[in-house]
Amino acid sequence: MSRASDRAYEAIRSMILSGELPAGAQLAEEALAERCGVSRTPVREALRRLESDLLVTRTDTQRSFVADWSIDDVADAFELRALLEGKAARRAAERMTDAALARIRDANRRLGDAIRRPVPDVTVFLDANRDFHAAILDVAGSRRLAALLATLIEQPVVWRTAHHYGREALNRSYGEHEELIAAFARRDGPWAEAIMTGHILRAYHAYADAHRGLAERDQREAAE
Amino acid sequence: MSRASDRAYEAIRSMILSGELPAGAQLAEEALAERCGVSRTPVREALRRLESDLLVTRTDTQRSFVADWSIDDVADAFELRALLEGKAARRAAERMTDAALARIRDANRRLGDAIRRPVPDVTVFLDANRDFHAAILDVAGSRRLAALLATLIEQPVVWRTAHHYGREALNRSYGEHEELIAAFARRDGPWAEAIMTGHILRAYHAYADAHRGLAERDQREAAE
DNA sequence: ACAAAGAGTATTGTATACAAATACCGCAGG
DNA sequence: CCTGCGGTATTTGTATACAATACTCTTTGT
Repeated sequence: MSRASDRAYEAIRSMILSGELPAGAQLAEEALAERCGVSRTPVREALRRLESDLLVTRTDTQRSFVADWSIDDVADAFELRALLEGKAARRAAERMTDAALARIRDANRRLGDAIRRPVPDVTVFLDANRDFHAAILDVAGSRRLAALLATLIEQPVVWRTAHHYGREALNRSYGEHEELIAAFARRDGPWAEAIMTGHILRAYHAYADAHRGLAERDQREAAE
Repeated sequence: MSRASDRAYEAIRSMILSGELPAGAQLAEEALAERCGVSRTPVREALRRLESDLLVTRTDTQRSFVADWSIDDVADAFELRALLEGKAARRAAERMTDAALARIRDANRRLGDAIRRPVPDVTVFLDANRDFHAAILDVAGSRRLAALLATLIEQPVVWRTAHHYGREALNRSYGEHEELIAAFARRDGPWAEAIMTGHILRAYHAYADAHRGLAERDQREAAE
């Protein structure tokens, strides 16, 4: 990660995910280059990568802007993610090894530890959650499937609302992961697929609820 | 398409699809720049795009090579394409408009004309086929789904074997398209999905058969 | 007042030079 | 014959200059 273009990619990406660069903001190469402490060349490369991640859009005249993820876009992304992660879970169950299963169990153990603390540690939760899903994707053994899902997993809005999930939603995630592990242990592809699909779609509704809640709060605050 | 990086992209891509640059060949930026008549900067950009298309792979030390699509890779791509195009067909059926249906019908009419000639015109066939699927993707109305499928449709090996499909395979494609049109006309999502999934998977086996045939011929020729 | 035109500014595209990293090749030693 | 080690040649990464393009705001004509 020491190459300048990687630094630029990470820097710009985190500025977008954190909301420091709000949706619709123009991304001028020169300005970004200065903020990242590199020249325009690596910034250009980073912008192209972010564009293929759909975090950045370009006008027909090649100007770049922070992509605007409407609630419909998010729903769309979740729908596709449910489809593809379901497929990944099925393939993973059919190809599961004991070593991979251990890795998946370990990720969910860490996830469980994070949410059982007096105050749930959302950062650790997100981290363990990512590992859990990454391990499954590895076992699924399809470079292409992994590449497709990569563009769907990191969503700016989702990232920012994750911290507002209730404890119940976190617990349910843990439980569904445990059920997935059971399906993997039995090498039951269809079962794993069904649970994973439901898991993603439930996560979508958890997000939509949290998002609605935040929007209402914003409105109340704006009214004062 | 007049920008140098677009020219480079098209040029390199067609060199790969045509087999002029065989699988495994190294893609040195300097050499490509000379062949395309542009400088290294647009070539670099083109290579990154081709990499995200999975037509080019990079080693851990950043050298680029023409991707080597094994038969398993192709099977993998078709499997995902069947899943995603099935989804697209379902969405398209649910959102179908009369104008879009007319466009889809027109594409298949052109496709039918191409294969009914004394000698089937494979170029026109492929063109009309692309339009047919593109029209469906448009109606499906998901930018993300379109972006995901874009990386799966153009496959070097498939392109090269398309000319060896038998007339029967071409006719069957036409027939399946007609059945899809019937499903669209009735706005029947599940029906459209089922036909599309089957259509893609059958196309895969048509490819696999043609490919096997070519491989055997190559072996015979090598033995002489 | 409004639209079109145009100058000036901002932004992106391309070429090129140089720096850094990596691969290749030959040679010495086991 | 294989293995490890330098040194050289290739190849990629980055910065920068300049060209081309798009945007903005003012001016001018109707």
